[in-house]
Amino acid sequence: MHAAVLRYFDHVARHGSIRKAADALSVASSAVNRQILRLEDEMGVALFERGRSGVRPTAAGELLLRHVRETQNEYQRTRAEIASLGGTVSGDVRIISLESMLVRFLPQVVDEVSARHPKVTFTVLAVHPSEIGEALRSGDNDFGVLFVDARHRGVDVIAEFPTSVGALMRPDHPLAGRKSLTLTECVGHPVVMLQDRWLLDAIMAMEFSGSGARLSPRVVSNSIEFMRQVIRSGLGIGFFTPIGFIEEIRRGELVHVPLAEPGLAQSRIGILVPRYRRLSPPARLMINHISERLGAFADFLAAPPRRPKRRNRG
Amino acid sequence: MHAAVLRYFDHVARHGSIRKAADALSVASSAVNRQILRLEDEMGVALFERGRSGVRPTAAGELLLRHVRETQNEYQRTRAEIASLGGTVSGDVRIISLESMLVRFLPQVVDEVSARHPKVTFTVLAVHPSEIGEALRSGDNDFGVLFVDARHRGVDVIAEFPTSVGALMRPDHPLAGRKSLTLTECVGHPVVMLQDRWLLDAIMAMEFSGSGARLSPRVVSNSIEFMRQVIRSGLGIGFFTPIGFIEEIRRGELVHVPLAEPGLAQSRIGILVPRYRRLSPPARLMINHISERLGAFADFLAAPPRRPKRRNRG
DNA sequence: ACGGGCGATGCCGAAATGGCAGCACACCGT
DNA sequence: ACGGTGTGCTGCCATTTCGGCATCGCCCGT
Repeated sequence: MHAAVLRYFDHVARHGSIRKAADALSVASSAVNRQILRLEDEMGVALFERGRSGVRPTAAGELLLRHVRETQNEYQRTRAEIASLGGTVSGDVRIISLESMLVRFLPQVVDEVSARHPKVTFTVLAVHPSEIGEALRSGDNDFGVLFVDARHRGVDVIAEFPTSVGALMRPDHPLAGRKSLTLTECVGHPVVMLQDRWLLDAIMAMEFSGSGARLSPRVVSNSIEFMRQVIRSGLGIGFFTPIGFIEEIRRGELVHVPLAEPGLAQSRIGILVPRYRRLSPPARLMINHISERLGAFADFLAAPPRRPKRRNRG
Repeated sequence: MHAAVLRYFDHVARHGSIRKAADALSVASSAVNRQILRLEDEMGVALFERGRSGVRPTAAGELLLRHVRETQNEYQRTRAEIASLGGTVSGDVRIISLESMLVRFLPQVVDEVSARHPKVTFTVLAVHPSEIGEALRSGDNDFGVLFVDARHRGVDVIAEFPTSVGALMRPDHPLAGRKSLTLTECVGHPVVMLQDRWLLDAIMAMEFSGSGARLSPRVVSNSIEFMRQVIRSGLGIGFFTPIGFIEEIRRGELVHVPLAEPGLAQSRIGILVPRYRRLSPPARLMINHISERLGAFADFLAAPPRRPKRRNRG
């Protein structure tokens, strides 16, 4: 329905190069080039600055780009809305997520929703914390399952669940018997750390500003799965929300000791949506389901059992 | 930039007929028809119900229609934004207004803004009160200069000015010497009325519910200009804001006696914008100017002088 | 100096678009 | 009963637009 030039323009801006964009679009670069030139002629201003290594949007280009992307997003949402008129929800849901949610919790939710609504497709991306704001505000994603942080602007929290960041370790670790820990108490014990530490940076700076002591990470990685194996093999303590390690904790393979620092003990995971954005039917569906499942985990999120318990299953 | 089918689709929905739309678009009806058919094929659902006297959007058509119109509006706004990058503001401002503002106040403001910003064009429409909500929310208009009314939903008031609805009459009218009036006191005197009475209906129902007395309009019209002449010739009392009769009141040709009814004495004129709508540069410009000029009239709006005064002009 | 990247352009075939005339159907007034 | 008029729809054809290929001129790194 929408003119091809919208897609062309978007791709050119993304790739910073007409030829790259044409390649990604599987059309001749000359075709893309001419569409851009025609568009600039129509607008009466240059939309790109031609550099030696490609193109870069001008101020006018940025403005038009925002309109083009908003149009494409709204079109997808409208298509999903129309397709869902028949009763069966369909369309794509785009979610950005904490990696810890992504490796254990979300796959299950996606599986359940997917089974009941086979025409819904899912795009679930782990995002670097520094990109959360942009990822949400760009409109490319429907919502995020993230730590609630007052620093986020232009974002609405439509559901939130308390959780606690804690020290994750083997049951035979010296600190495994504690009911809570401060970061200072972890000094001296080897720790493993995510490369993007998110909350920890600020807290650690505060905690150790006087003593000069520091946690010395023995292992640093950006992969939660790698950390999981490292912690299970006893290489050190990791700092995580329990949500990504539900099974290990339940089976008693790992122990989660909440941190006493207020900013960490009272962490909240929330569903965040760009403000003023209309949600597509599949996005609403998915949000409902996630809220429901997170609600069922509420006790576990806030204070996971220290010893595995048998639970009745329905 | 945008595909022609957007305009076709919009026109067909507006005219309720493919041939009428094609006529308005100055293209062959077959072309429009094929575009609509192709669009329905692309969407996979019927967008119009074919009746014997034309077409009517289906539920899916309504959804797509909203997207199409929003896209067109946003495109215009974006173009205005880009055109204004060069320093000179340009683009179209679409304003809906009380008729009383439209006949005296707004022409002057438009004249001033137009003189300073020759590339700005203006669309100023008087709207029937019953259509205000729809006219604002449709996104077809940038803002409204209207009575502030809590009944409006999805509308933000970004500036407001107190005014008072009052009885407008010749200086030689028996009631012209009063400092304020109730509607009941007007019973027995001939009155003239706008056909769309807006605020008056509710107030009158309340005022006269006990007594059974009624104002008997001698003249009813939907034209303020007609009312102006009728009142000046002494045919009766009219009920208006002073804003449309500034000159007559200043020259002493008419007298404005505020009504004592709280709902009318405390009326407010405001600049109303659809919530969450981004304003185009010319719209922002126009709003600033209107606010400034209305602010200068603030004393006059709330309590116009009973006798003409000489004022210093800058 | 040269090769490889970039955007822009001329040429040509393919695809899309629009105009014209005509079809089938339903309504309305005579 | 019957044209007249309105509707949406459909072949047929001219025109316009679009895309692919090859090429040019440019700049940069090697």
